[in-house]
Amino acid sequence: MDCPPDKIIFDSERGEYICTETGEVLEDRVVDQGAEWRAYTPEEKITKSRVGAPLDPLMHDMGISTIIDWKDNDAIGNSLDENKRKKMMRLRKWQLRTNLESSHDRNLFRAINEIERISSLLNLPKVAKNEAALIYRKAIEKDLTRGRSIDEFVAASIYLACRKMRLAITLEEVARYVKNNKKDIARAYRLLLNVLKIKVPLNDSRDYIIKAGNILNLKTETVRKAIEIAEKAKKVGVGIGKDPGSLAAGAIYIACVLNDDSRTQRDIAVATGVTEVTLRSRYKEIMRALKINLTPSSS
DNA sequence: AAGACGAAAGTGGTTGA
DNA sequence: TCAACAACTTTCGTCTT
Repeated sequence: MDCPPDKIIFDSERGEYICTETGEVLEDRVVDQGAEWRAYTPEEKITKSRVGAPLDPLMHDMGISTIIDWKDNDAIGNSLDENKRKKMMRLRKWQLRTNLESSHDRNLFRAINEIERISSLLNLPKVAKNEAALIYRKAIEKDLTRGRSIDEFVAASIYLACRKMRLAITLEEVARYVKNNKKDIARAYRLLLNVLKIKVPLNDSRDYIIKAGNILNLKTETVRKAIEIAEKAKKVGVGIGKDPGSLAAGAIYIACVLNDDSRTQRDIAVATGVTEVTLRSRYKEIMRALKINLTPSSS
């Protein structure tokens, strides 16, 4: 029932939070929208309260901007005299220079639009989107983007953010929504890893099992069985250096047959992103390693 | 008729000289 | 930069249910 927080992953296909321990879907994760502080007296309320919107990494200037209006009126609506109007003109110009005319900021501005667009297409949770924006921001600070494609780094940032938070996502899924090819995105991704020194949890077949289990509408029991099989297989060395998705596919297939929760190889292959042939070779391999017999009743 | 099987050739990525 | 290599894919004919 209760899941340790580090075992919870987000399934981008369905927009649900899932526990990787049991495979169950956590439908009501309550998000507390209130203030994190409490005021016991009116004075405290004033001192603790902060003015303005919270910092938002998705805004190119973190959301702290106060924009100077183009209207030549003061706050009450009276028009300004000649001197003041000139002064405002200078201020506006200065603000534009500092905010948008810096190439970094313009770059970031475009990038964040892209991050927004792709994230919503992938159904990413807001935390992942923010993470991607932060990663991109760091990439700009390190000058990684100069002379390279923005989209490439946007895709790489999103992918990295997802990997960092253990969202089961593939590079293909991200690449689908940008014009750059996988190779270029992968290169940018590796660059990000190296330069930003971000450590990423290894791709775990368990995450793929959970994700595929949801796509296939498997019974919780079957998903648990598949995870168990995959873990055992890993312990005896099956699937080392192989695509974790393929191990997931094999484990799921075996679990399905054992639990009488039948799915075709084709369906499982599609859900895990491998082909039937790969699924077959992996599941044979697992059966050999674990000495599982799929048809104990017959023959 | 659908699904499972596996051989053979092809593809894209990694490694090591 | 290139060739060798492993993992995986595509394709397709055959077998099983």
